[in-house]
Amino acid sequence: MNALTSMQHHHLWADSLTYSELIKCCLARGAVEQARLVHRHVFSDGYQPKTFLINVLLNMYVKFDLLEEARKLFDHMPDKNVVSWTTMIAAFSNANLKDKALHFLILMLRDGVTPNMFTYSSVLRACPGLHNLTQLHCSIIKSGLDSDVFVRSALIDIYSKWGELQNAQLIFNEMVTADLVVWNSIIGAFAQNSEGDEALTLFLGMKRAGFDANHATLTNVLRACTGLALLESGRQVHVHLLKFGQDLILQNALLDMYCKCGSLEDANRAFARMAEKDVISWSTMVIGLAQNGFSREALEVFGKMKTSGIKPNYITMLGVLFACSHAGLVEDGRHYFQSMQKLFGIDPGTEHYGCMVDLLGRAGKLDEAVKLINKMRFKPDAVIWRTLLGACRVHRNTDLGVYAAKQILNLDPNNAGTYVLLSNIYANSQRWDDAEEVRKTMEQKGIKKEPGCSWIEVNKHLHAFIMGDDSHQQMDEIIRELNQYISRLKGLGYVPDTDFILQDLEEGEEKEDSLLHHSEKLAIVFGMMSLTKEKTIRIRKNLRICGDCHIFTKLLAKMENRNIVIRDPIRYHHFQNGLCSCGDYW
DNA sequence: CTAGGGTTAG
Repeated sequence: MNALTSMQHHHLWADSLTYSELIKCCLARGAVEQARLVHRHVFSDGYQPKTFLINVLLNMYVKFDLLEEARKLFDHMPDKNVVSWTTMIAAFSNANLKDKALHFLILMLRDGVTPNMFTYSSVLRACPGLHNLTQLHCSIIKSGLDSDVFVRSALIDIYSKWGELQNAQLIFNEMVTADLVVWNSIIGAFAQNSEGDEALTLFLGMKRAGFDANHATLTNVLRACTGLALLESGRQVHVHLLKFGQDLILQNALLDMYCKCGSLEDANRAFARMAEKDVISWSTMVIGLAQNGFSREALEVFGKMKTSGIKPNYITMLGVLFACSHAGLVEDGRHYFQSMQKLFGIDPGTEHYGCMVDLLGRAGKLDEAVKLINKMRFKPDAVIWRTLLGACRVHRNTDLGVYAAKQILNLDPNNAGTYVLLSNIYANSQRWDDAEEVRKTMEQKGIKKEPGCSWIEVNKHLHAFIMGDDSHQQMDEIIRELNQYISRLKGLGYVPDTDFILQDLEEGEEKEDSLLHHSEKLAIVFGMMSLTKEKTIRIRKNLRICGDCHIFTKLLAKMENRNIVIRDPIRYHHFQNGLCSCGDYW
């Protein structure tokens, strides 16, 4: 900057290149005011800046996050070229101003400027929906720019964000040569859309193609392990993490993997070792502890988070409320809910209300739960009603339950879970005819409950147990073992939950005795056969655990002196010594 | 002078 002043002193004009070098310096140093000074120099009289130089200035303001100033400068540009337009579009995309980004693309086309690969890779990120995406994709193909790796990875990414994995896959498959980022995009696409299997397969393909994983790759791989609850594979990835030191995002993904795989010891250890923790690290631990049934610890971590000066966000508070509702801490929950706006400036959203309905409902305060729903500033959605419905089932409030179920069916008429809960409610109050009616309606509408599935990882291989599918190689042996355990447990006082209509509907079974062979029971027995005694048996399942399996597992864990962890879609059950971390409250 | 990939919930 001294150079600039001295040149001015000698009545010399800097040329474009000098100016752009100066601007680079300002950017590197974060010197906003000096950058503005250069800007004024560029436009002082006698000097006609070329488009190229104004673009450099534009970019500078964008990098300094001064969109307004960039916009002003842009509006006054006499000759806008493709770079000028693209710089603005990229800025809008980054700021998540989707409308503006798209609007500028249209203005650019009207102005007769042809977009290039830079333009497309930027504007794709701002694509607000599938309809626009299809149009964009068509223009890209027409322009021939779809062969550019940047455009491709952007396409893969945005298709995946809209859940269009097939299209993402197609684009990936058409590629002759993919670079690391493109591999990361496609692996991420599957990992982020709960297709962990495919993500891991692609990861192997990437390694076979000769690419070395980087931090983004491993984050995606961890996420795939998280989704599949592959603790052993996740540990393997952990070993490779050392190369990347303290990458915060990667560390956060690691934390989450350990939490979601039900290994809080590992999660706590990793958390303690982190040099830097952000709101996501803390939230991950709060949520992880809460979901695993360690509500008190979750609230303790939340306390430490506040002390450490990290401000909780929307998601943190969901974890806090979840902890309260699953531990029956009604007063704490109320307190956090009421104070989140005042203390942290977070407006409670539908999901927070959902937690509160759950909290009150589980605690049997159904009237208060209804009052809260009526008081919401949102229209109650199906999730809220389903929460209430669940509480009605637990507390055997048939009338309110039926009311809630009707609300859900209005909003979401084909949800199998609702019919199941409704018929369970009727069954609970011995209204068999009504229960049967619900079943018939389901049949007529062709609504089927997904079959119960449980998965267990043994020697880094995933074994699946699916209701009504006995294709597992050792099935005969497993059933034999299971029956032995059942009869031994019966000798110790185990009585299978004979309320089989309830179970029957919950798991989509036909046979009365199939309750005894729910998929998690099979997976647990297989785990006991395959893993040494000191190893924890970890099961992941797609449906919530039923009452009978819960009792069975508690007793089995005690009788065989085993640690068993079952992860259902909502939370975790740690069985040890005849008890479960959920406190029989789920 | 301008562009693509990774973390908490749902």
